[in-house]
Amino acid sequence: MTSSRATLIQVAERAGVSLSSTSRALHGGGASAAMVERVRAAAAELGYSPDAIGRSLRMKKTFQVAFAVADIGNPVYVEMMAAIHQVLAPHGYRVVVMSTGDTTTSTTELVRSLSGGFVDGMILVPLRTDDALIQALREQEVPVVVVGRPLGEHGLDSVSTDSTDGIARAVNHLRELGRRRIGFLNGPLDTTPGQARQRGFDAAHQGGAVEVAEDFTVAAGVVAARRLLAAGETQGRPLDAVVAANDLLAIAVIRAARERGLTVPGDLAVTGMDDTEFGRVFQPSLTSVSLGSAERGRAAAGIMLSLAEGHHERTRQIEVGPELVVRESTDPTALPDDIEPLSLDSP
Amino acid sequence: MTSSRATLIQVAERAGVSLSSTSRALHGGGASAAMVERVRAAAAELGYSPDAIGRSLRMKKTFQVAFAVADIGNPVYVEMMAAIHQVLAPHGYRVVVMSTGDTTTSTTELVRSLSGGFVDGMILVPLRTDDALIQALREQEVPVVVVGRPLGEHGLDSVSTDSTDGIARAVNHLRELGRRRIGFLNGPLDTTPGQARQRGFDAAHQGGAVEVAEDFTVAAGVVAARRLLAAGETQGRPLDAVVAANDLLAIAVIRAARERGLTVPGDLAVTGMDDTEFGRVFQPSLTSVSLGSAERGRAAAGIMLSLAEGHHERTRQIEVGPELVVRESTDPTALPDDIEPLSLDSP
DNA sequence: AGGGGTTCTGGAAACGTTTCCGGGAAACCT
DNA sequence: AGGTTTCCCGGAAACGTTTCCAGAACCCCT
Repeated sequence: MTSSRATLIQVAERAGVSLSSTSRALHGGGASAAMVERVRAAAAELGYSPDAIGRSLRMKKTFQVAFAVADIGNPVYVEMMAAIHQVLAPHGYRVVVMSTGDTTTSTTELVRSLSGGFVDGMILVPLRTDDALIQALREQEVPVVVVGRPLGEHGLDSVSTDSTDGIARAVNHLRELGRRRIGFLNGPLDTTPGQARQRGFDAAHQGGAVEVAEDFTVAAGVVAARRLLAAGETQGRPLDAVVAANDLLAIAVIRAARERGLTVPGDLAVTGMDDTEFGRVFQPSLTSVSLGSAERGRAAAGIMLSLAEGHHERTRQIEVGPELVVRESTDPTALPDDIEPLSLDSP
Repeated sequence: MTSSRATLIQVAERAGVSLSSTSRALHGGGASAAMVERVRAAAAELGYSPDAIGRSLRMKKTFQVAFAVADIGNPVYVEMMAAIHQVLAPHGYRVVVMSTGDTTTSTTELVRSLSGGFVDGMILVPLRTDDALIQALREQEVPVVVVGRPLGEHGLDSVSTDSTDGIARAVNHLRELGRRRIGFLNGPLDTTPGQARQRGFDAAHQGGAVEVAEDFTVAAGVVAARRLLAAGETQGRPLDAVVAANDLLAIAVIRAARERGLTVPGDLAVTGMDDTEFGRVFQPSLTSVSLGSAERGRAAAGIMLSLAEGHHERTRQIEVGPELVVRESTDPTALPDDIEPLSLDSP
């Protein structure tokens, strides 16, 4: 009975009709009502369900899309993945998660592995890009949408955001609040986001105090934040605001501020970036520049979808604008009302 | 050149040998050194990479494992998925993420869809279970590992944890600290975790004040936490500790406590559950009962792996013990030193 | 009534791979 | 030197599906 799955051939035999007619009857091609009825009945009796592999082999289509990222645990990527899944699933596509690894060579390797044909396309978020990677992407025959840097000039579909501009928005927001001695806590400068954000701060607030954390983490951030705050103070010009390159770094700044007895946002206003769940839940809730992770995910998925359906148009390059979300860490009157429902935890 | 991917047949032609020899030469079967050399060269020239679909069809093996969960955005599940991926990827398995939906019927439907054969097995985290679901799981021919309730009695492989005992540990910890008026903030009682945790508190601390939040979220938690704290106070016996069913609810309690001017952990000690990144990063960092999400993920992946390799032994039922992690929210001397490196965010 | 068109059906090929099987050559042993 | 084992290779089948092609039946119209 449930010994081994029923195949289409068995359904055909059971219904007493040919294999081709059976396929048509089930798949909707030209078939008489009587035929459809017979085949349906036979299929139901045998508990038939079509084999995805057989179908894929014939149709050259897997109905799978890869989502590749350096670290699947990162909240920003998680949000993106959820959005991608939400777009793709209703269209019958499955999402395969993959890891790019840390280096550009391992990423390149991953891209090359797409030739295996286990997937109809891939949404890639590379930490860094180099020529070899771009080259590999170009000569790939399975479509890839790159999230990160705009790569239209290389003929690649891409979805990006302008974090440089995002930092500028944070600075302007603090200026409007009357803050003048604004510091900047950045992450490593050899990363794409680190570089972009540094440019943003340099352009928006020349001569401000700057510190660089060894990593985009709270732990590394606290160390650097202490230096940043101390430096301003010893110069007799204590900072009254800090722009952090990241929500986690912003949290680090707040921790360091508390150590020094500073109130947030009273003595020190702090902004983060990425608008993560962390920031929303933290106390004080974080003013943060949203880079639209979910929206970028949706955009990438949308492109992927049309690519997977075979609509190879001109290369598409979408940019979603950053958006400032004001909360308690800069505005004491802000209400913590936008805490998202973060659903159940595991049984 | 890059027109269409080279097939094994083309490699065979190029090398001037038969198809079967080509396969053997590449896959390691009995083949002479000379043969291997010729085929390798031909394959390299043509840039051949084997087609995963063709291979799957023949070998009846997809090298894919599904991970199904109600909400992919949930940090607990994310941690689990990361662990699963980490175990499976080195063995050549890909991870497909799927959504169970909210209801047990949609979950059952998902399980049935496994008959499609697009995956070698599935790791399932059902929100709730009912007879139909268990029935569907039993008559599935593709192996499923259930994370949640122990289901060994039904002949199903499962990985579980004892959150009832976990709550008891939190209560005992607070007792040891000298706290006596301990309240409990739970989530919805019609969920598996809600029920288990309620049992845990009832058993460990009879007669304690209890409130139920409408959801396992900070927003819902704050509302319920206010009631909980107010109730104790009006009775002239203000609480000196609260056990929360969740890290998010614990954060809610801390918020509510601050509103009332209470210090944490001075006036009120608070414990959470799940040991999430949120709790580690929050200030004060959260004492929390770890339910070993990562470890459960690893265990489930391990079982899955042996199942996928065909080792169908007796049904396996693993239980990972809860573990209390003490941090600032109950112990003011605890150092926030265990903040995990949470890596980069997106460019 | 016969020709042209439409509708439905069955046979067969194709997708790309692995593996069973048989044959031939070489090596080994007595 | 003859028989037996070992080793290596090519032919062919199989996995489960979709789709092309051709033929049969039927209807409609003149």
